[in-house]
Amino acid sequence: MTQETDKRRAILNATLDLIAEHGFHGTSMSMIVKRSQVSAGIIYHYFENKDDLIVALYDEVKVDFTRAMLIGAPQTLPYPDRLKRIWRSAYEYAVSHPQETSFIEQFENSPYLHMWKHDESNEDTRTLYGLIEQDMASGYIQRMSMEVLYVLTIGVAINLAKRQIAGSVIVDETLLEQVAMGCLRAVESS
Amino acid sequence: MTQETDKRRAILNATLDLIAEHGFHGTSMSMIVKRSQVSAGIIYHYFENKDDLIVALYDEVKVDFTRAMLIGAPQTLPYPDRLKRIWRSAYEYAVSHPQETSFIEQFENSPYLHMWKHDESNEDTRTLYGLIEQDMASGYIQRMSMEVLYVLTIGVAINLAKRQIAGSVIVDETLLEQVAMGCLRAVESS
Amino acid sequence: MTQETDKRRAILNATLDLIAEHGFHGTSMSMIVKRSQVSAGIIYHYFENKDDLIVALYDEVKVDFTRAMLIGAPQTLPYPDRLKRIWRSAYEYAVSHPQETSFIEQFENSPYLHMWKHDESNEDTRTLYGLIEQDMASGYIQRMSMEVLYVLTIGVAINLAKRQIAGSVIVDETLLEQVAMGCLRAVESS
Amino acid sequence: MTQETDKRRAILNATLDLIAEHGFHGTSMSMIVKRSQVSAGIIYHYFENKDDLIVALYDEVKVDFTRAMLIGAPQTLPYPDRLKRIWRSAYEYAVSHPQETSFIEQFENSPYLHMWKHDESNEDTRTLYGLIEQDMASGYIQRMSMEVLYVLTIGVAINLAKRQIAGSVIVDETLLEQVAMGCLRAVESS
DNA sequence: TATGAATGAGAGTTCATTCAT
DNA sequence: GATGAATGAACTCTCATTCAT
Repeated sequence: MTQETDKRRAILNATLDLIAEHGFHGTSMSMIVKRSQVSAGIIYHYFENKDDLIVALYDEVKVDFTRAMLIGAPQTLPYPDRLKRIWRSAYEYAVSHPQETSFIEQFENSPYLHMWKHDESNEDTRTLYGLIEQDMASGYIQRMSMEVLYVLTIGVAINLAKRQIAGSVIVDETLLEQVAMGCLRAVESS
Repeated sequence: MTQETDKRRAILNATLDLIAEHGFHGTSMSMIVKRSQVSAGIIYHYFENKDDLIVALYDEVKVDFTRAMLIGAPQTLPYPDRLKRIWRSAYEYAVSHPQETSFIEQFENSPYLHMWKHDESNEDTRTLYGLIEQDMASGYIQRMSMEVLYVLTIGVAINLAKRQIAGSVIVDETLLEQVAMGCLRAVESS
Repeated sequence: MTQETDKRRAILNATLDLIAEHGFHGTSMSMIVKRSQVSAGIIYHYFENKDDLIVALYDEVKVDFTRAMLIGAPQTLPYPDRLKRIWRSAYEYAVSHPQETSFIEQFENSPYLHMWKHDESNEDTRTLYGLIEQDMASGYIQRMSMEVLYVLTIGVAINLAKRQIAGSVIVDETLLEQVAMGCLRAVESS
Repeated sequence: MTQETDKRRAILNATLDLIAEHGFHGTSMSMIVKRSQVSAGIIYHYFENKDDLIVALYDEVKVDFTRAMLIGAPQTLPYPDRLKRIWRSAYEYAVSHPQETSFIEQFENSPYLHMWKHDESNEDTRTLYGLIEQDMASGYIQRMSMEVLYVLTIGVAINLAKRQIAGSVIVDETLLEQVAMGCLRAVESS
């Protein structure tokens, strides 16, 4: 288990800020050094190299995001409130963590993605999958792979949040309800 | 109007290939020079600098993509075949143009996006918008902004195509039909 | 004899302007092309290369400057009015031709100077030298080489003009008279 | 206060040599790297960029030159020996430091000059000014601004030295005395 | 004469990374 | 653990010059 120190934390935070703002190709190690107030050398104590740092950051952010989708105890709710709560939590996280959202999207659309190994053992992920599978088994949701379902629901929530952050769409409660319901209808058994 | 020359074309093609493969921060001007078989200097005859080259490429690819969504004469079809055809065309384009798709996604999730000025005057865009607005006016599609509708339909198609290209999802005709129908249901008036 | 054409003139003028403003190392051929409104290729029709262009320009400016020192017919004046008039003409030229002055000074303090071959045959130069030598022979001016005398008189005039142009010295008629008289005393037989 | 290290020193020395020999526009960073035996990157640790390096070098050389004019304790001498000693020191410095002289002259006739901020706090400068002002107050030297006086005396010394270095004038003790006396007469009250 | 697209070496500068302290 | 001076390859971009038209 990677141990958490102040410096390691400062490095990761600085990297997140900078990549969200300037993108991968606009974020240099020296910028990270300046922003995180650590020495150039110490980064290589905590991370093998720049790629390793970025992948480690993604690992962390992904875990955060998955945890966020379980906020509000969807386990305790019946369908369709359960899926709706997960959807809203994903949206809320994305909107309230614009840097994490920007970083995730950049990462997943870049060649860095190939360097990343999915951590199957994450408990939150397994919980989340379990909930969905339950609702599929119960016939509420159409049978489809988890990834396709993700595209039709969470993918839409994140995409909407990105545009809200960018200011190209203004999202109020009515619109949010409208889109969430649209996503539900998209995956529900008819 | 930017005039088209062989060299300009070669530069844009090489840039597209390389960014699709190595990302922005892994694509250097010297790589573009090597791939496109032009001299280093000539790039700066056609483009102001690297950023300008990338934005010009995006401009072009966007136009292409918009045109692709009008393939199959959706104007001639009634609802819902019309929207479905557009959706399928977007998906087909994305799947059959993996480099363009990768580039678009990288661009739109990077700080480059802010350098880009939307070309309002594109005729295909206006045609496309017109068709959708018609179906909204007729009551087939729920009232919502064009961008939200895009997220719920085309955004999903592209996201699906990305995963098909990456190999993380296998898309057959049945699945395609299922997802397309899901998207339609998401935006249809109930 | 180099023949004078509009384009040749435009090139020389542009070069003078640009070097006066940006110095040698800040003046590129492409800047000269832009400023003079000629094509890149034509410069190499009139001049062998950049060095040749610069030396040709110096040649020209030097001739101009020498001619300027004969303005006001010093030949017709007795000593000391004669030397004084030459001195004032040199000063006036320098002040009213700041670009030429800047260019001359840059050229003469740069390695370009070694590429330059003094044109002995210039008639104005010979006239000027003749006048000075006459006043030396008459015992008005101390015996010294033409170059040393230049340093003590014209050199001072130009140096003063440079500072007047730069704004670090404000020169009025009184000061001008004072300095001119100083220079005369410096070279006069006591 | 800028701290002095071996590498910083080596860079400045190499730059001085090269600019004296090849001029600004003939001196590249890679030449400086080669001559100073440092790595390319380290220059940018000590100096912001090429311009900053050149201005820093000028700062240094100017201080040196000013100090040199105080050699031989002119403070202890009466007029006119005092001014004469300063004049000779300026000349001696220029002749024995041809690279510094060449660099100063190039710098002061180039656009770099505008990037330079005069350091008013230099003690030697103030000492020197004090001596001159004293002799003006005593009525030995005509009232004029320091800059005009500089042109009529030190400016001439440097100009003479430049020509001596270039070989276009041969300076012996007699000539030196003659020119120095000329400069004194130029500024003395009559 | 005249053009300006094309060249490719070389410019100034930044980069990720190392290592003596 | 921690520093930051040092490296030198690689970066983006400009340069003087050429040549087919």
